[in-house]
Amino acid sequence: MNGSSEKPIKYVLCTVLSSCAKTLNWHLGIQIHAYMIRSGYEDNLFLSSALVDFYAKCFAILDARKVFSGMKIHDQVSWTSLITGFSINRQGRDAFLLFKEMLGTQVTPNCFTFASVISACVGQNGALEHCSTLHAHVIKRGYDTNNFVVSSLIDCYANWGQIDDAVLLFYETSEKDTVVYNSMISGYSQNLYSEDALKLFVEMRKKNLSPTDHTLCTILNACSSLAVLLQGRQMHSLVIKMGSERNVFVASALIDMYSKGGNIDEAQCVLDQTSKKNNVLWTSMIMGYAHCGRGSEALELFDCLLTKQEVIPDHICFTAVLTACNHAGFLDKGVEYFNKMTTYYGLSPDIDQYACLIDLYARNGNLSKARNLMEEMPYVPNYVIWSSFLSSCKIYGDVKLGREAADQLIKMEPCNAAPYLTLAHIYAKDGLWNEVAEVRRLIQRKRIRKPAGWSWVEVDKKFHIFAVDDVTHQRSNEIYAGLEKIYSGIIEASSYVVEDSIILA
DNA sequence: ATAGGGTTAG
Repeated sequence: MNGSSEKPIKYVLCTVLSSCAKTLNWHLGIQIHAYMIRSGYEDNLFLSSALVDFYAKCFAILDARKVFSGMKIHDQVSWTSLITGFSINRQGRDAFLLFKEMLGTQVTPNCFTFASVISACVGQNGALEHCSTLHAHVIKRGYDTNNFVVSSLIDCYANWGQIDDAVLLFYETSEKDTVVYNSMISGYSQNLYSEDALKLFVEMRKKNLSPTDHTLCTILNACSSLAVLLQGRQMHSLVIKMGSERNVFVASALIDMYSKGGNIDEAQCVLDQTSKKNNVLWTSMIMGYAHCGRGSEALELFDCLLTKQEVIPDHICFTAVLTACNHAGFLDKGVEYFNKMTTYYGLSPDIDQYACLIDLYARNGNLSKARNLMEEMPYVPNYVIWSSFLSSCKIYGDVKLGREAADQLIKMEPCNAAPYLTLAHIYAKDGLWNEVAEVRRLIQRKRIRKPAGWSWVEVDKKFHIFAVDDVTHQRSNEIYAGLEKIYSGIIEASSYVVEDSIILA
């Protein structure tokens, strides 16, 4: 191409590299890199920055860093591209360290940089502190009017459960656009303030801000957690109006909304109408059947898909299948699928599938088999596994294994009162009142705060602890009425109030 | 010419 009048100019290469980054076109991107080397464009700041962005977006963060290191000078774009790269590659810590390194140079971070480094704080252990520090920097530099920066701050606060900070920031922002609304709605939804999410969506519509597919997803999720079919259906009609049915994220959220709202048939309709079905949609559907107690149908669907070779099951698909077995109590089938996973599909089960299998054995009363599996599997049992195991111990009244499970959980989260309470429950059921008293002393000695909504009640000089929420506060008579049942150690649920109660004598 | 947020199954 050298000497030819059609030789691509630097500008074109730059734009093409940017497109390669956006569409993850690895093959073309590396050809351009090779061409850059041949044509002596390696030192071009624009092209090198675009190259850093390309490698970072294609998850080749090491290559991105290599290009960056080879650059003689760096500007805001190249720094930001690499920081973003670490952020999207889930190396938030590296992103933050790089940002600190940048602060030591002559190149000052701009709005783009802040938006990136703040996003890197999401999901990174202990990064909430960074978020507040960065927020201070943002205010000092006057970037708090930039909606991208604001929305990344809202995301970060919401991600760390600091919903009040997110809300404060949201209402302080004067020119809120769709991006900022999306972040706040999603923040509410993540923190289970689903009603607030819906209210904000209404406000957004009143302001004539157009929802995006992302907004639809988030609102549908909120409808799922609230199990509100009416609002969910309204959203569905909006989805149709906007022509967003083809978006897999939206379709999957719709399936989830209908199945959690108790209308599995409509979920099936959504799936039927989807032109391009993928693993995610099928898995959502299987999970939907699993959750509404139609385990057999979940398995039928799965088997049918396998026969038609419509789906190559992945780990999450097997989680759905095993969940179906779990909810329906199909122990043998569950074991069969679990084994098939390795033998037929060459997938080595990860901890989630082991968790399903362990739970399956335990719920069926085979506690020792479940316990052995926890020993044999190539993972260290996590909190979820121990706590589901503990609840099976509670159901079957196994004091020895229950104590072990509770000990493990207490070791993992010393301040969480739940395992103490369940353990006391198991002791009480077995009439081991000395042990019950021991647990109570432990809770007091360690000054563990009982969970919000739990209350001590003293009756006949014995202490009882109850799950009390706003509703049950007004129903204390019913609680007292339930006490008699509890005294006998048979904790039968006449209402969930009694179900969640234990005696601490 | 190059860089910025968020979404799917448990």
